[in-house]
Amino acid sequence: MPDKPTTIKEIAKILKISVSTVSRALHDHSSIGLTTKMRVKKLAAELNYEPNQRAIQFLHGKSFVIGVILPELSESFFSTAISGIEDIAYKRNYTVLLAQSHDDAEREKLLVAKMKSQGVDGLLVSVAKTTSTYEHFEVFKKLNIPIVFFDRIPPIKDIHYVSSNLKTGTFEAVNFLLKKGHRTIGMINGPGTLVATHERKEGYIRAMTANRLKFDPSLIVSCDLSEDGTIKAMDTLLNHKRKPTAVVTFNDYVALFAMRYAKSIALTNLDFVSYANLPIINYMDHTPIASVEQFPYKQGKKAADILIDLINKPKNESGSEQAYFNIVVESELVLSNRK
Amino acid sequence: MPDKPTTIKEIAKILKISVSTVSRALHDHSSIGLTTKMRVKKLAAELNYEPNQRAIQFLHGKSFVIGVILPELSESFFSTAISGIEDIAYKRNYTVLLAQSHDDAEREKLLVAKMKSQGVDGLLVSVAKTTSTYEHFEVFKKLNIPIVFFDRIPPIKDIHYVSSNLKTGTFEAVNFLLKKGHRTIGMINGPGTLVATHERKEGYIRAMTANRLKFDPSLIVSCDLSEDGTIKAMDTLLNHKRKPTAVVTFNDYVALFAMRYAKSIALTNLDFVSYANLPIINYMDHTPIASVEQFPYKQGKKAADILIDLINKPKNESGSEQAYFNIVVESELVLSNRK
DNA sequence: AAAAGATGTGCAAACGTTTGCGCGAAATTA
DNA sequence: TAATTTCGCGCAAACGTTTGCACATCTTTT
Repeated sequence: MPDKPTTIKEIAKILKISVSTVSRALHDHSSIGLTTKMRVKKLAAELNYEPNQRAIQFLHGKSFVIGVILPELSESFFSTAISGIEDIAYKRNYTVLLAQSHDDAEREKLLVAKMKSQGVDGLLVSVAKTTSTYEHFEVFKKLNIPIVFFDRIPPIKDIHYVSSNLKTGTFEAVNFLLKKGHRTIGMINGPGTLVATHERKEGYIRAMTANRLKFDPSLIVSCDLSEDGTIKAMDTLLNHKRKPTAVVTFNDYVALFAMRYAKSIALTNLDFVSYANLPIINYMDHTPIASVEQFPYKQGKKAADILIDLINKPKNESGSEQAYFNIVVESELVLSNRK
Repeated sequence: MPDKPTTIKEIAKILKISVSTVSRALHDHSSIGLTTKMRVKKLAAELNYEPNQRAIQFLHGKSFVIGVILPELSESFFSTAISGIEDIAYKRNYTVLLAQSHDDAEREKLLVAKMKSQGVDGLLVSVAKTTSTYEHFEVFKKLNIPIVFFDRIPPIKDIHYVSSNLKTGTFEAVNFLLKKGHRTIGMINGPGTLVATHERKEGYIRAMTANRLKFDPSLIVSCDLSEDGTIKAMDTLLNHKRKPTAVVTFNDYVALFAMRYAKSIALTNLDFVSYANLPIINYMDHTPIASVEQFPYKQGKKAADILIDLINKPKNESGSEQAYFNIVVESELVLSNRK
């Protein structure tokens, strides 16, 4: 018995009144008599009437759905972020249409098109690594559908975005190590192609200069983030004429590799600081003594909030130039909570 | 200039033909002349015409959207699963409407209602821990919208579900330890309220009896999964008159706590087997020598596939009883890949 | 030359809801 | 009592698309 859902029409027919009256009654419109309202509402409740959202969305071209395109849902950073996004969406009565690009530019393009045809009210995107052209996002602009970029920001003008700044966290991290008495601090950095690599480096330099110390570029070695690469980087650092007493690693994986390696060669007096991307690191035997936290949950919330604000913003306030949100969520040093 | 999207009407007007002709031309309907088709398609392309999905969905009451309600998006198991779900949805041209219940029965109820009003074609649910009534799912049944339950299955009849069976994996795990020469195997199990706890126990017992060994219930201790609880459980096991030489732990966190504790009391000759829920465990210093894998990605894919099959199934084949999919994805023992 | 078929196109209804406008009846005012 | 206002409700259009049906023109068959 595939019960077709009750419609406003049926209510009207049963009560022998017009559909418009029913509609207005259900919306407590002032021009409908009290008795009529009661009758309509009572019957609607009995028949389990629920407005057909598809019809409503179609009517005013609004869906209360935001699209979210992320590179990898299984990556901890993104899955934490989507949790924040969904929480805000839920709170503000929106729903989340989710898709992952798997860092494939082609798939991303298709997804953007799909999101558009699904009629999302706004789009939240963390762009794929392989994405190098950005016209597929332009379409949204033309249709006046807001996009907020998130974490991975395309290098184009006039966009809204939320991202984290690793400079401050790295600054704090190096500063923390200096305060702790370290004078020679190594850094295992990532490939030069990543923005994140440069931000780390800058934070490092700033901390040194802020403490009136000379910056030695050879104490920063880049690394392909593999285990072997990490070991090579560690060797470079350990053979440095000024052997570091502390190391800042690009991420938790690199930290793990490095710590394991240090242990394997019976090196114990080395402090590590890393970047928090693994929820588990605090549970482990050897943990970095501190972590630079990027707050993906918070970032996700922020991005979703901005997007929904944009959706509900009065259209094109005449005269005033479009203002772009460029929110930077500062990263922060968090000390390890292990005793 | 908020370019309103091109509609079929405008094309018709410009070409001075009727909307129906345009529609048919775009669909390559056989009754439309070749020249007309060409003209229509050419203009449509020029105007970047794209059919308004909302209108189409409204017309046929189909949305090509599946709803997914999970307890926690940031939990590794679920975020891996959603990745699989999305991959299948993408492949089969569906989109995923995502929400998390945070294990709150009330929020789950609201989400189910929201999914319904959003007009999803099907629903995929892993029920919240606190959910104890199940009427909110009945509505979908009445409307003939399929639901597939996933991992956390409600205790009701006549439902489709995909879940994993930990019996087989646990059997393999214990069997593996026995083959390795262990004769006294402890198990740190979870609270008795969880199905998963019983499945683990059963797998354990089966392995013992399959090897014609006596099962000693006191070698299975339950635990609240906290660090303190784990340590207590470990103490119980280590003080057992038959001190275990290997331990199966309820999950990776418990494994970590237990291994850390063992190490802290200088206990080294203990083998651990755990259940894979943390992607990182293989990178660590001390890892379990093997893990029972539940394949959340695969489970997600399977569940999505079944759901979409159900959506596209010819309605109510008359006479034949409704068949329910009860898919059990067997768990498997995976040896640690660390040398 | 008339009937039949094929071909190309348009009309209009349908999907469920909202909303501006108008109209009759009752209630108020002058 | 007549003029005006208020109240309660219905009509119909609109959103964009698909589709059954009918109609006209042209081509073929008898």
